[in-house]
Amino acid sequence: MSSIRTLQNDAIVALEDAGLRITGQRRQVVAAIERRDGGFSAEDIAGELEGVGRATVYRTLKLLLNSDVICKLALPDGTPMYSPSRLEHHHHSVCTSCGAVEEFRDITVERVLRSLTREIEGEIVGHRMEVFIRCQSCLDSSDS
Amino acid sequence: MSSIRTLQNDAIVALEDAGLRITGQRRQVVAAIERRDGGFSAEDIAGELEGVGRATVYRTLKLLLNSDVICKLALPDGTPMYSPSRLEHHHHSVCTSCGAVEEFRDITVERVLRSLTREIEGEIVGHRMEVFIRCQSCLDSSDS
DNA sequence: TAGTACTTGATACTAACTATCAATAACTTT
DNA sequence: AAAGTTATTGATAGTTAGTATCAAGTACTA
Repeated sequence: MSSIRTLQNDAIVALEDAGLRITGQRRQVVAAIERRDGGFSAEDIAGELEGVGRATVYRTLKLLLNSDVICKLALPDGTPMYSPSRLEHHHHSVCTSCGAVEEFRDITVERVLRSLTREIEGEIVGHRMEVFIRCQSCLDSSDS
Repeated sequence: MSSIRTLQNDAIVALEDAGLRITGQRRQVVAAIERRDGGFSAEDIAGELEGVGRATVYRTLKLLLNSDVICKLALPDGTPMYSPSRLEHHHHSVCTSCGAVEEFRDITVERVLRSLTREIEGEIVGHRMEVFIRCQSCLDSSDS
């Protein structure tokens, strides 16, 4: 029935598809992610959800990661960051000032990979691309 | 005089340029990196150099990183990896089986960034791209 | 209702660092 | 070359981001 694409729905479908149970804790983690709807750390979620064990938060994030409901990216210094996933095949821009994450899809990236197929010996099994930015609102607020 | 480009030379020039001292420990770290000449972890180096403190290894790696003598990348799961840097502006392919790192330069990547300039609102301040592969020798050795 | 399987949370542990700070080494000045 | 100043080091402790273990709890299943 309700085919509205929300993180909740995506997550439930993904968990069910994987033969996993929809537990109260897992719902809470997903709800917490949805509530912020932007980049977040595992500790953000664990800190917010007093009633859910840290281990469960990490486990749930890993499940959501495996089913592409969320994705994991890294700041320039390597600090990990999670973000809800909306686009099928995408990359991220991350504002290094405020941490805002945006998804973008660029067919040119796929073109790069195709061109690399010729340059690289071996089989390409995956890739990661992150673009670091200063987002418009951070630029605006730092103007004199 | 000796203008041969070695990691040693690059590292010394970089440290001097930054007004830092060329100490025995720093030499040892650079030599250890040069000895493996491929991807390595900080602990690899710290473990090998019994005479150099762990903290010093990490500090030296950070200095070399800041002056682009080495670069830091991440495996698909986020595990950090260091690699000597040869090309001016480059990206990496990492074999997920054996950890071999190769640098590649692809102007198409730069083209992607230029096209993103139009799509992304905000100012692009950096990027990261890693291509994960199964290298030829790993493919060969897994053939039946 | 019993049995099996999946989940959870507390705890302990690991990896990759970073911070602190007294001791040491290296330039600099004289 | 001795004294002073500054940079560097290493031991130790702490932090962040997890993973492993395992007994207890919860949920599907027969």
